[in-house]
Amino acid sequence: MMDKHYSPADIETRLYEEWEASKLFVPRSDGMPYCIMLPPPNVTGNLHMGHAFQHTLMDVLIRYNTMKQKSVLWQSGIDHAGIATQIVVERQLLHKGIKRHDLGREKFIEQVWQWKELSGDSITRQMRRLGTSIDWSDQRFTLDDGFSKAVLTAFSRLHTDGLIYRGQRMVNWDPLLGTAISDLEVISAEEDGILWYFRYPLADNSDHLTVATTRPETMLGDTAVAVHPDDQRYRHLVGKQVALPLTSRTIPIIADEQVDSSFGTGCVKITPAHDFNDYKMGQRHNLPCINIMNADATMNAAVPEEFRDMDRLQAREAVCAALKARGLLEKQHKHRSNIPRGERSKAIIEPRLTKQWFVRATKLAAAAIEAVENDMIRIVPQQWKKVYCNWLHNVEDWCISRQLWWGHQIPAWYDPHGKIYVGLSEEDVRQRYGIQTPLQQDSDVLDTWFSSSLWTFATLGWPTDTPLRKKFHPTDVLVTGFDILFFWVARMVMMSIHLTGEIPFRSVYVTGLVRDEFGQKMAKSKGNVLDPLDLIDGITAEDLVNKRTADTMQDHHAQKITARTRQQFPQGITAYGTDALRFTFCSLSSIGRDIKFDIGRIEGYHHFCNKLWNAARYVLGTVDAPSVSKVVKAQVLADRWIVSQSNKLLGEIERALASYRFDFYAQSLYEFIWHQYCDWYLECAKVKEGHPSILVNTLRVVLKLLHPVMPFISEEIWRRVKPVKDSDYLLHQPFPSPAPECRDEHAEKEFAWLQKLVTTIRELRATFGISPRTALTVYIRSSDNEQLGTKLSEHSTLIASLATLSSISIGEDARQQVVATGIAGDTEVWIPLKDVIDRDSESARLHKLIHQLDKKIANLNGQLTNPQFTARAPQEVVEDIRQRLASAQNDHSRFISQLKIISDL
RNA sequence: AGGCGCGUAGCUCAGUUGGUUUAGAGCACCACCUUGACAUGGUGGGGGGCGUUGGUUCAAAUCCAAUCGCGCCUACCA
Repeated sequence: MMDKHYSPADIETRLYEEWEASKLFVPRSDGMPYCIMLPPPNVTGNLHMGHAFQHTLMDVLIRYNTMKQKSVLWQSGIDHAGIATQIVVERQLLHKGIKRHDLGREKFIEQVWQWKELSGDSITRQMRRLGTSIDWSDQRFTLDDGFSKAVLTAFSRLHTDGLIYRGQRMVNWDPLLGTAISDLEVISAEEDGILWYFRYPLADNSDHLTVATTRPETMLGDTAVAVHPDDQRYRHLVGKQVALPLTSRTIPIIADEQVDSSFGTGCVKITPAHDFNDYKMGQRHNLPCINIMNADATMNAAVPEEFRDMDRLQAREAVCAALKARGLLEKQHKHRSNIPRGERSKAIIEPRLTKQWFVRATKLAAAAIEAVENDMIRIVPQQWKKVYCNWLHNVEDWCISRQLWWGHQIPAWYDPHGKIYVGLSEEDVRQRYGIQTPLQQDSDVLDTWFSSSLWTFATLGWPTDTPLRKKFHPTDVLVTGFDILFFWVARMVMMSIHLTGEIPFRSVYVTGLVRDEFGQKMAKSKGNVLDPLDLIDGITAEDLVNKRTADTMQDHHAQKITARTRQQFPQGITAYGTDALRFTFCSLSSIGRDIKFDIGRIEGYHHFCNKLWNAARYVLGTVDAPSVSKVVKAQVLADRWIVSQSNKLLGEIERALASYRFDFYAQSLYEFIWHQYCDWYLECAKVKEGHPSILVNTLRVVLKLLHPVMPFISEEIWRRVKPVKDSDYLLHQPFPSPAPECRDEHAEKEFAWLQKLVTTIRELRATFGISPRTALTVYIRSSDNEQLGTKLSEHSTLIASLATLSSISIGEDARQQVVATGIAGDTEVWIPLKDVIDRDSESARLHKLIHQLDKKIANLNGQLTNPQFTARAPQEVVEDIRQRLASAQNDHSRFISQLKIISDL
């Protein structure tokens, strides 16, 4: 016997453990290949709403295709996340008072591995709670031997092909982490600052220029002052020299188009070693680069002694003070400008001239653009196609070296003369180039995204030509967020095409971001994070508040978060269960929009689970389901109708999933289960208007259709209603396909008539305030009473039951009585109401209906009297409007005559 | 500055190539109903004319233009 209420906690963990133990997720060997590569979560990561959302969609596709009897591989794995991981472990060591450099590289890396073994797969445990059908016995890690081999091979091959080079270039430098980062890892945002105006005297002391700057400390590295060539104010000064204050240097005044005369004074100080634009300008004008900072952004020996070793911000104050003391500070005012910060460290990024390794993305981009432009790779939704192509058109070379320890060490070796050799290993290099001299390996590691860009094929054994790769590459679809379209997707396409000659995937489904109820990004710092596991298991208000304020140091901030959380979740969060969460994600996943996560939705779908549960409970209370093996051919109307409807549903679902419309998929199921199967079919079945085998079978079909999105509840019910001989696992069941011959338009039409009739009677009952328990006598008629009589004789029992009637019959005479009247399609309905009727309210009601019809008739008439319309619109549209007009006019006259009867009383 | 996206019921969103409803769903709301699948329920109901203004068309929430508001991305003014 099933419980009265569905309780997800009782079944989810138990079922998942069973699935995993039975190796249910190991790919079957036969069938068409279907493959999705899981975007590898960060090894430091915790499961957040974004994962839960994307993993749900992927799992729907995976389970669906598994049931379609394909040979399905969902390759999972974990990303070593260089910077993030190193930060975590460094912080832990720091708690013990140990610094990374005290340990040394080798020991430190050992520590990281230890940490990885301990806590690195906490996210995979969380993923299991989502019901993901991943084969956990076969995972990849980007630092594993096999994968590493792929990384080294890729590097080496790209180098040979001239697509990787080492060069002195201006890069984004994170002074806190002491490493270069790529331009994508820099986040610029407006911050309050100050704009200072400094006087630079001319070398001959005849005059001075005033420059404006937000970064005074860099003036120590200035090598020019630039003005716009057309700027009349300064034209005469171009070519002269300026005595750079605080230093003994003189620097030229140059003219360059880049200068914006309208900003500040129109004079720009140029510091080629510390600014991207200045660097370019320096190259154009052959200016020297003077590096004034150390790697940690303290001032180096190139600056006057008084400023040395100062941090840049300290130096800023000191420089300002020194200039002020010399009377060279003209003025200063508040100024907002964009400050670049490191994505991970949040430190202000310094442009820095260093030697780094680069991928010539500019060269690789063309093929990657083409693949998407000609739809070899289909991006869904299409709007992202433009974004993708646009970025690649303007792509810059990609800085891939990082001054870190955790990651793939760059396979490049230097001989004592500094000559570079690239290979797979030192032995490989020695052999390949015949080297005897000592070799020193490059100490840098590769950007984590470099290894990630090989994900689709490196996981399948590349560079070895494995059967696995032959079978599953190119993969079928990549599901990922737009936020890593450039970081990852574009780079994967470039790498895959160049290295394997194949596209990495046939489609990309780009998801939006899961946001909070105000559309804000969820962030720990904002205290608005929802944990998917809390939605599944529930959480008390107290615990939620504690969780959200745990990382907050400031009191007022914590109070704000607390207040907000208590207001939104006064009772905490109910345990909605995984299935409800997954269903919510699907139904919210409409194309290309961010998701404002609405707690009301998941609550609704939790109720939906309960509805389904209870429907099954009813079925099991009526039929010995497991013994039902043969399904009879539908005879009675309700059966024919539900069979036809469920067939329609199959078509809708196939279309929805083929076009990645997970919202349509979810909505179709919801509508069918609740509003067709439960609301109507079960009610018919209660009065024996449905055959038990169809009752059971329809439920079975629904469970199969539901399984990809709601794996737990579907399976739990399945075990109770399945034919005895069938597998316990829905994943082993074939996914039902539409069978056009099961459509029964006649039954659909007739059932629609019946529904309309029942609804009309209920409507009248409600309007006149008649108790739902009072059985009514009802009369009906239509223009074809003979046909009506046939229908009535077949369905009167059913109608009487659905509408609570004591009798229903065809009766012309009833018109003259005091009645409530309604129209159901071509059928008029009267309910005699001797004592109940309120003349005024009935008359008012009829007036309202008539008024509505007036409007409708006027509207339709307007169209038909327009000769343009009848001439140019398709005939079927015109004909349709004609019929609608006729029917409206018919209804109209019926109501008018009814109104007359009422008012004559 | 450039690009993209979005503005449809109180809220969250559908509306597929313009034409079968008076523009739909869920949640919320109102009324009635504790009838043996489900009150996590049932029945019925109210509520918007699709940001604004023009245009194309026989016909526009749907196509075009302008405009307002919001969001995001890219590049930036030192």
